Amino acid sequence: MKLFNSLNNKVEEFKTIKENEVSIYVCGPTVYNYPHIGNARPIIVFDTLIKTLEVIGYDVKFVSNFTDVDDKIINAAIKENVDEKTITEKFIKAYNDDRRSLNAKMPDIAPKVTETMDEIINFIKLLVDKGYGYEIDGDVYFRVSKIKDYGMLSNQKIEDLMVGARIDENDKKENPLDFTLWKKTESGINWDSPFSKGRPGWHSECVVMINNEFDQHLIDIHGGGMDLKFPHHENEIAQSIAAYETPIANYWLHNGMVNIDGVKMSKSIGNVLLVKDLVKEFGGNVLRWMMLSAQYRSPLNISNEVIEGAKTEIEKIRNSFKQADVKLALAKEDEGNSSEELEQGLWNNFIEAMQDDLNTPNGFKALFEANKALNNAIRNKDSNSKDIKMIENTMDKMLYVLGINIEHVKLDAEDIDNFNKWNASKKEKNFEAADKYRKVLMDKGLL
RNA sequence: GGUUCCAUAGCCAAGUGGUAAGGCAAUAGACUGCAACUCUGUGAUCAUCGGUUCAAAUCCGAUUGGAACCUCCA
Repeated sequence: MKLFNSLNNKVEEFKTIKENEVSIYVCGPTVYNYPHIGNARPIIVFDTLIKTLEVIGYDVKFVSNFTDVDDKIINAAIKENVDEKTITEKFIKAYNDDRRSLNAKMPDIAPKVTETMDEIINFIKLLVDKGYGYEIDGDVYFRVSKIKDYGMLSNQKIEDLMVGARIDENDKKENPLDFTLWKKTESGINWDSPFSKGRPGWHSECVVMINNEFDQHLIDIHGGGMDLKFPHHENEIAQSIAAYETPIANYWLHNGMVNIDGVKMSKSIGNVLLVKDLVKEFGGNVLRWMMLSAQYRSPLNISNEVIEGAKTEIEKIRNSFKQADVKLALAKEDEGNSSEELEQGLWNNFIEAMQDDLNTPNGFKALFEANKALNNAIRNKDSNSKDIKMIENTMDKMLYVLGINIEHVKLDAEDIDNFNKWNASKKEKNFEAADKYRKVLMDKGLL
């Protein structure tokens, strides 16, 4: 397996810390709104990565958090005159629903900030004790200048960052780059801490959760959107170096952003597309197919044309499956022998593409290749049902990894009877009867 | 101002030194009782300019155009 590592901007051979085991953490959402399709991309990309790793023999432990403490959540709660939990529970459920509708697996563990508060406070205390955190009037900040390699992930120099840094007049921080570890406040949900009544900054939670859930300070893969690279991931690394002298993960993976008709999705433009709406209109398969049709690191543009293309392509495979299933149901039991060579060839093309930094476009190419082989086997009089079965099974495996769910059709005795009658009527050139049977079969979705 | 990235046929998109994968759309044909499905054929010299090389879409430089991040964000 090869993966592009954002730590050094290179494609590297993937080596796990523990043999055959992969520890992976993906930054989850702040739950204050329905997930938009930008949120869907990491869900789909990392789910596909996890399934690829599993298929090639790794035992994967996958953790993804919910940020359920945040100003946006507090504001939403005030606006709707409810408590924060009402907001977060609603949108955690919405997120999980979306995850399911995108055929993505649930994480093994999905920790929440509210349930990790003791550990977060202890962690901030540790940073203060070590001299990396400092308290001013109840607020706690991280001393960025103490980290020699600050900027290692985003490849930025402290001096350059200083130029772009926004300097707040009222800032009490030693350095404008220092970020908040603990914010003193009594408005909204808050906790007691040795520093003050308040709540934690955003950047600490992921570090703490990784340490908690994996019980180790260095994991294999940390993933998230490209936009999290700076400052969020950079700050995670800074804290982990301060506390444990590790960059948290050996491989940092970032997915590209999603655009709509060439422009960034934003509330002000009013082009935010929600996952649930698109799933309702086109289905999870289409959304997923579309997202995987480009390499995960590229920006992805969504347009009607792209959606239509994805629909057609999925339909093409569904049709082939239908015909293959019908042919199998009508055929005599398991005649002939399937070509193991063909099976291996098809599968290898696919899995090699996937192992090449998740080259899903080439994965689709292999899927189309298999589909063509299937169609030929269906049409070819010399082919046998074992061949058809074998190719179908191989394609099922590919579709599992890609997370595309194409159901097989099952024929009951009546269906088989109708097919036989249809074929017989055609033979007798009784087209009126043939059309009648054909209609029945089409109405049942078998044709 | 700094950092990172991108520019391949109408559209989506692989390919990172040896004469351009795949898909969608289009078009011509085959199959079919008709239809659907399916199969076969047909298209690009890779933004522009210059350089390195026996050889470049692929490396280097410049130009043009675009994106992301540096501020909440997947």
